[in-house]
Amino acid sequence: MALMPKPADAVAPKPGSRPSALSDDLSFLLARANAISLAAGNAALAAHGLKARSYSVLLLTTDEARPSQRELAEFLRLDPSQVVSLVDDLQSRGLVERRPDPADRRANVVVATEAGRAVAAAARETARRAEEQVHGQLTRDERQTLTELLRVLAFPEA
Amino acid sequence: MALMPKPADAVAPKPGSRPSALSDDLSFLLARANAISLAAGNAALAAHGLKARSYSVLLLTTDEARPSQRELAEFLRLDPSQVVSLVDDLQSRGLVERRPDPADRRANVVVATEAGRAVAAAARETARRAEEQVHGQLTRDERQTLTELLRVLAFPEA
DNA sequence: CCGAGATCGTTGAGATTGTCAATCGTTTCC
DNA sequence: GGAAACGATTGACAATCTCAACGATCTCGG
Repeated sequence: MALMPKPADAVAPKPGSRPSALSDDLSFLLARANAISLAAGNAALAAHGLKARSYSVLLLTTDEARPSQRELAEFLRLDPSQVVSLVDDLQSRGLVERRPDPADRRANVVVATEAGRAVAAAARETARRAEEQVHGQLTRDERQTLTELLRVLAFPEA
Repeated sequence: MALMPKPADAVAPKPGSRPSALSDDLSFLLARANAISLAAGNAALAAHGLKARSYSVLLLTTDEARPSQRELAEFLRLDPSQVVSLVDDLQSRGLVERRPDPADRRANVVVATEAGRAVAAAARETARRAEEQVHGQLTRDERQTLTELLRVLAFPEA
């Protein structure tokens, strides 16, 4: 039925071990690994009143680069309207400020306050520990390799 | 402020190149790569009236393993109630059947119909081509390495 | 200079998805 | 035999995604 069901058929499918249909599919593994990582991250960051999303925004606003909301949206692959909500929330908690971009009066530059920077630093530590838990099965070298390979997928050049 | 801002500070941060705060964070790269992959997959599968989710379910029901809904939920990391919706949808289109599990009358075994198997095969080809697009920057070896590393994260043993 | 078209942030609506509690029939296990 | 656990389902609610529209600004050709 399927034109080329599986080139490597000689490996013996090991019937009944695991639903093999997807378990070598890169997209699926990406989705499942991300789901696990995201759940762990959200659980850990809840201690700081953050989720993965708001943490990402907060962390980016501590960056030198002074991102605009549009840049945040693009980098995080979010709709601009979602960035509005995220920044609204962080701003209402005094962690972040909207500053008019002197070079473009349409744009807002989002920058972390002193309090925001403190929360970001603490959350960063928490996140680091949570990741250690999730990625602990990998050696340092493997993690490095994985990071580089994922960067290619996450930021395609061409 | 941050206790250990960055061990590797000698690499020169390249100011202004890219919002560097997250771009070496494994969880973030995972999320972004997945978002891209998912978007491409959904777009491609739309030609078959499927999304990544329903495609995954359909494909698993073509497997020898005859998964129950509970097993589908666990494998795909979904709430059991979401599996109900997904199977409802596929069943209403005649692609999938619910069969009582002879070994456990509480459970349903979900199995693809002949039509479902045909759609799955076609969709699989489409998905393969879409992935080629997304992962095309990687060599075959790199893809293999990435798959193995992701499998460790996606299916933690301990 | 000016005006058409594009861009940035914002609002709001509607669809999709995620999360959770409650229930029914069944199974497990003491 | 009966209590507790489990699989599927339903329903309600929150969170997220996706789009269209709009005002204020910028860009750029004429």
